[in-house]
Amino acid sequence: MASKHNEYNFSEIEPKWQNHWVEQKTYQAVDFAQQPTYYVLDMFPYPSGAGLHIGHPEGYTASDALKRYKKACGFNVLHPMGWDAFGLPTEQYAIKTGKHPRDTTETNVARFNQQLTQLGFAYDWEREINTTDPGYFRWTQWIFSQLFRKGLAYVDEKPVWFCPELGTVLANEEVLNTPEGPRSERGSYPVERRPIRQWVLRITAYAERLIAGLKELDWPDSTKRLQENWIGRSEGAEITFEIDGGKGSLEVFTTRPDTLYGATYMVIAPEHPLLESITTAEQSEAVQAYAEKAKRKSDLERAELSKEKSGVWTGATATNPINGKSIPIWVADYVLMTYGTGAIMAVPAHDSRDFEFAQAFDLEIIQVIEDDGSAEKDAEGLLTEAYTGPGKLMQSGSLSGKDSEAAKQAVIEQLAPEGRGKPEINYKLRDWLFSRQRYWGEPFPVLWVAPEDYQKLDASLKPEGDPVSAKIDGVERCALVLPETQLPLELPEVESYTPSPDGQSPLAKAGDWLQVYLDPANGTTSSEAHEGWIPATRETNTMPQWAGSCWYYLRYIDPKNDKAPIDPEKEKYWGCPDLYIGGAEHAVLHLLYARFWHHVLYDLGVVSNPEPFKKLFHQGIILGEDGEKMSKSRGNVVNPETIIESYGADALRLYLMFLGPLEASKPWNTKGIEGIARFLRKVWRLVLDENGKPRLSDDKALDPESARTLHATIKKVTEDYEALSFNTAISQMMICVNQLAKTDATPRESTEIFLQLLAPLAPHIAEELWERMGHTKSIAHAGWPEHDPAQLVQDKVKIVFQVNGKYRGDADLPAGVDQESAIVAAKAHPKVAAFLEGKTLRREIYVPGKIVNLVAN
RNA sequence: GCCCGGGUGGUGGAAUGGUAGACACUGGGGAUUUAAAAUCCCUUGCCUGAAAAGGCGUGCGGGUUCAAGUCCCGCCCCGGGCACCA
Repeated sequence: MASKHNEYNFSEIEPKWQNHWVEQKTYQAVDFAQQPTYYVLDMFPYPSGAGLHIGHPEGYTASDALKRYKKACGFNVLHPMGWDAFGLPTEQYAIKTGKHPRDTTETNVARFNQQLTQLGFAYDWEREINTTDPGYFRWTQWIFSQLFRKGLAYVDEKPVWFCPELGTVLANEEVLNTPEGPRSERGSYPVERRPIRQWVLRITAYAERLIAGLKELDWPDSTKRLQENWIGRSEGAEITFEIDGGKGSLEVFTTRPDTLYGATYMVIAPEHPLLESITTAEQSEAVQAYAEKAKRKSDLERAELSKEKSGVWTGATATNPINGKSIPIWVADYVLMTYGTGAIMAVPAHDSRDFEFAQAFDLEIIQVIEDDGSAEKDAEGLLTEAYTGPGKLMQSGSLSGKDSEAAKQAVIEQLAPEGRGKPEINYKLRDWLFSRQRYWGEPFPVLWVAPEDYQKLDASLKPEGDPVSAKIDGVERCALVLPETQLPLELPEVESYTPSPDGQSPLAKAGDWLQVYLDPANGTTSSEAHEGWIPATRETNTMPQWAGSCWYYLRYIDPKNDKAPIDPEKEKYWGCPDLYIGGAEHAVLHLLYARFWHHVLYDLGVVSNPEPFKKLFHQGIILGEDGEKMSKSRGNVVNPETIIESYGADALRLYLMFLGPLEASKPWNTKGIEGIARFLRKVWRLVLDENGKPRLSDDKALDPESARTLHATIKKVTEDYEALSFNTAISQMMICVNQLAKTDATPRESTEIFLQLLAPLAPHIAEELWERMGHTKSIAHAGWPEHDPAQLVQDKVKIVFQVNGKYRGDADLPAGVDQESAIVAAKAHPKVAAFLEGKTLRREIYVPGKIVNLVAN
C-alpha cells in the first residue's frame, strides 16, 4: 500500500505498536495496586486448527476497547486470555494422524496467539492459562475432589447417547434433533442410546440457589429467563394413591392438586419399577409389548409422535384419596420416568395432554373447575378441549365453590394428616452427566478399590455420606479420590486415541497407568506393591470440556499458584469479573455449570461471593454477506486475516463495531469497510500535513462550532463506551472529524483529545499519531478527557414549529426563550401563518428549547 | 404449543413521547488528474409537480396523546430457545 512516510501505512505501524505493548507491558495487571480494579473477561476460545473466525474479534474488540478505555480512566485493569484446549476436534485429529493432542494444541495455540496479537488485542499474557496444562488441571481435579467429598459426585449406569462414528458418549446438548433422527452436534453422525457407567454431578442440589442467585445479576433478561426455564422449578404436591388389591401405593407429582376430584385415571411411565408388579395377568402381554416398544424409542421419537398418544391399560386400579373413587392405571410413554415420580394422576378436563389421551382411549372426563364460558364446548355442554385456567371448583365435594388457588392448599391440608399428600417442588433440571469416554480431557483423580479394602481408607479420601460404588468389569468396587499431594494426575501416553468399540475410554488400555497400589492412610500411590498397601484401579473416563471452563476466570487472578487454585487475598482484591462478554450460545450450559461450581467453591470458602459473573453481555453473530450464518459449505466465510491485509487491524476493529449494536446479529458487508478506511485516512490527514508534520494551529481555541462538536463528542463517546454502544460512538467520532477537517489547522489540545477518544477502538493509529505529535509515552497513560458542559451551551436554539403536530418551519431563537416569545415567533413564521389562516387556535404547546405545536381547526 | 428477541430507505443502521432516516455503504452528477488511485463538492425514502410546494411513509389493524418508530390492545411475518417436565 502507501509507502511515503506521510501517508497512513497501517501494515507498518500496527506491528510496531503491538510489539510496544508487549515489551512495555502496557496492559499488565498489577496485584494489589492502590487503584480501583476492573476485570473484563472474554469467553476463552477453543484453539481449533482452523484459526480465528470473524466471530472471535467481534467480542474481543469490544473487550479490548473497554479495557483500554477503563485503563485510561485510571482503573487497574485485568484483561487476560487463555485456551479452552481440551476437546474433541483435537482428539479426532489425533485419531486420524496419530499426532499427540498436546502437540496439535501447542501449534494451534501459537497460531491463535499470533492472530489475536495481529488484531491489536493487548492482553496480559503473563496470566495466560491453558486448561490442558497440568498446573491448571490439577486444580480442576482438585475441585472435582471437593465435589466428590461433599457427596456431589456419584456414579450411575445411564442410558446415554453413544456415537459409534466418534466412538464416544455425548451429552444431551451435544445431540441434535434432525430429520434423519438424532445426530451428533459435531460431524452430524448418527447416535444411539447405550447404558454406560457415568460420573454424574449433583447440580440439582443447587437448583434452588441457582434460581435465587439470578435475581441480583446484571444479565440480559432473556438469558436469565432461559436459565430459569432450564432449571424449571414447579411447585405442587406429591399425592399417594393406594393401588387396589393390596399391591402397594403409587406416588404422583402434580401442580394442580385442586383438580384432584377430576382425576379419572392414572398413568405410569413404561420404565416405572412398579409396572410389572401391578399389571394383571390378562394385560401382561400387551403391557410388556408396549413397554418394550417404548424402550426402543428415543426421547426424540417419543416427542415427535406427540400428536398421537399411545398407551395400554395395566389392568390395575387405584383409589383416589380424596373421594375413594377407583380409577384405572394406564402405562403410556407421554409420562417420563425422569421427571417427578414417573407417574401422574390424569385430569383430562384440565390438562391438555390428559385430555388428548382420554379422548383417544375413551376415558372419563370430569370438569371440576368452572371455566366461566371461556372453554370450548360441544352442543351437549361438554368440554372439547382442556380448560387449564383458574376458576371456582365444581363437582368437588366440600371444596366446591372454592377458588382453585386456595383449593390447592386445602387439598394438601386435607390429605396431609393421613400421609397421603404433601407440598413438593420439582425441577426440570437433571443432574449433570460429567464423564466422557475420551482421551483428551482431564483424568478423574479417582481410584477404585475392593469394598473390603475401602474400609481401611482414611476418611479424607471418602465422600460424606454413602460410599460411591459401581461394578467395574463385573466386580463391585468403591471409589476414592486422590489426595491433593497426588495431583495433578496426568494423562498416560497411549498407543491409540481411539475408544474401544464398546464405548470404553482409550485410557482403559493404558495398562501401567491403570493399576496402582495405594497407601490407605494417606492415599499415596505407587506402581510397586508395599506392605499394607492395597491394589486399586484408576478411573478411565475423562472430564467433559465444560470442566476446565467452569473456573478459568478465577485462575487468571492467580495463574501460577501451586498451593491453591487461587490466593484468597488476590481473590478479594480482584473479585469476580466486572464484565463477561461472550456468545449467547453459552447462555445455559457453560454459564449454569460455572455458576454451580462457583456456588460450591463459595461454600468451601474458596471465593468470597456466591455468583461469579455480575454483569454479562452477549455479542451478536456476524452473518455472511448473504445474511446467512457463515459456513464453509455456504462459501460465505470472511477471514479476518485477509481484511487485515487490505485494510489493517484498526479498520477491521472499527468496522466490526460500526456494523451495528454489539448485541445484534448483523451481516458482514465487505464494501462497507471502505467508509471506515476513509475515516482513518481522514484522521491521519487531520493530524498530519502532507509533509508528515503535525497540522497544528497557533490558536489556543477552536472556533465555537468545532468546540461544541468536540465536547459533544467527548460526552457521547464516553457514555457510549460505558454502554458498549460502539457503533454510535464511531458515528460521533466521524461527525467530529468531518467538523474539524473543515479548518486549516487544529489546536494541539483538540487533536490530542480526539486521539484519546479514538485510541480504545483504533489503538495503533492513535498511538502512532500521538507519538508523531511529540509524545514519548504511550497514549494509554494519557488519561481520559472530560467534556466541558459550558462548551455545549448554545446561545441560540432551533425551535421547531408545528401546526396540528406537523412540521411547518423552524427558527433559531435565543436559548431559554420563554413560551410567549416562542409562540409569537411561531405565529410570525410565514408558513405557520399560512396553515393557521382561517382556523381557530385551540391550543398552544411549547416544549422548552424544542418545539411549538399550535393546534387549530 | 410455550418463552424470548426482532420487523425503519436500494443496504447496514440512528432516533430521553417532540423535524423519522444521524453516521456510513451503494447509486447518480460534478471538480481535480494526461489517466487512474486518493481527495473534495452536490445528490440519493416514496408519490404528485416544470418549480415552489404539498401529500404519504417505521410489518398490519385499532387505541391513548397537542404529538407515537417509541406507550397500550389485537394480529401477521422472521430469528433464537424449550418442547408430552404433569
